[in-house]
Amino acid sequence: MGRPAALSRERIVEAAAQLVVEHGSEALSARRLGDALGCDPSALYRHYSNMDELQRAVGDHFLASVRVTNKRGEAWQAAVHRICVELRAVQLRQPRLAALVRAAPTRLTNELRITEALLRELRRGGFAPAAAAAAYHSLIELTVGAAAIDATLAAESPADRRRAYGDWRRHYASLDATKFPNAVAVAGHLYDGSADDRFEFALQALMAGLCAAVETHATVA
Amino acid sequence: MGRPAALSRERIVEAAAQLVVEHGSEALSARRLGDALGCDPSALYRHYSNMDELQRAVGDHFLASVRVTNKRGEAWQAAVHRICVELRAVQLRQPRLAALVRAAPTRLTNELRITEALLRELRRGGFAPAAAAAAYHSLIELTVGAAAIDATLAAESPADRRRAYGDWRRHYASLDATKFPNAVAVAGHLYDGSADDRFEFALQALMAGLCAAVETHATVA
DNA sequence: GAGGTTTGTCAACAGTGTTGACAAATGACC
DNA sequence: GGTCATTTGTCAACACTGTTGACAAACCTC
Repeated sequence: MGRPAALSRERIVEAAAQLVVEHGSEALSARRLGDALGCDPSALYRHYSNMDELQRAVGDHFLASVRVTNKRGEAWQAAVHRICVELRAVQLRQPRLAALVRAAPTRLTNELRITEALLRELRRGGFAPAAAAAAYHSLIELTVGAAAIDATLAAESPADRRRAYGDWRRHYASLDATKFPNAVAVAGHLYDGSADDRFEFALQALMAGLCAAVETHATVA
Repeated sequence: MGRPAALSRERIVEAAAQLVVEHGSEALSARRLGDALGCDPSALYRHYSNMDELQRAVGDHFLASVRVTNKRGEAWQAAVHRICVELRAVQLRQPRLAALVRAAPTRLTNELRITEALLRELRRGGFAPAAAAAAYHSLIELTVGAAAIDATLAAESPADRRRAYGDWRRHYASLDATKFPNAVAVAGHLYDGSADDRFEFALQALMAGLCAAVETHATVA
């Protein structure tokens, strides 16, 4: 009953995702999305109660590209590592939408898929429920958080990125060595290599710490 | 020479900080800040090239409350832990400004103080320059990232926060157990306790992993 | 065909950052 | 003291943003 719907949540979220892919996430506004769909901006409010909800749906839409099924024979650590790396990669691609996904768990389908997969691998690795939950939160904080930090520069070209890192390194090196001796001494290694490398290093360190915690706990208890 | 300046970067940033403390960071707009300072909004652009730059200055202003000098006899791990905890606490208090500080190193005075202090403690802990830089990046990614995740809820009252965590926990518990067996099984432990606890757990795990890495490297090399 | 319901359209409101032309107020120079 | 250049704040405007309430079109049910 009622006037037939030209729009739908699916059509809207797909058009929004395409708009974001083509023109960046800052181009996602009610008016531009209305133009893309050939409808009035206010029509969107018939399907989403506000732009925030719409954007969270778009964010979850992008999470679909994270592969959560573990390959045959893949060690649980490798699976966790891979999921975190892919999750971060997705968020780097759409930083503004990632901000919404990160603000609160959307509890939409793709996010649930990832949560389930991470918990599955952790429990496969011998984590008890409480330990698995704690480890999950730690991994998410590092992964989503690192993405938040690296997102701004990730949007720029590799050349620009390297230049920015170089600028920062040189800036630290040029500081007053009497006031900032350690920053000056270490400057050559700050922002060295890629953000991906830095994240994977941190992820490995965190995983090692998490495993150590669960092992000592297991032997004690 | 020229017309005497009624405004200055200091006056502006202080008024902005006060405005943020009293009415939240979303209240920081050119017009409201102009009202608070008794000047036209556009006058701000004589001192900051745009609102982004102004907001980054305000963000750095808040970083001043992080104490970076280590107490007498404080172990380096304890100092690192404390600095990270305080840094996160500051960012939780002003989430929108934290987003700007995190987007790129502001390289303003307070941020430099924190960077210097963290590197100092790490090197005191036996980290070689390259290892100290890597550890520094890991710690920042976790700390600033965790703040980004927890910021939204941190703004609400403790009661609302607990209620939100409870809602999420119950939502995970109510999922289809055939599709999400692990999420359902672990649901009771998800978002359990405070965000502070979860961060400190992750921080300790990361620190343990970082120490282990530097120790094995030290014994090998 | 009449009524009810859903869905899209239109105009408007209250905000936002930002810019360019203008005026006020100074120090420097003659 | 008068002129001039420079700095600094004011004003009006532009192009946006999300969002809402009144209205109309299009369908289903009776």
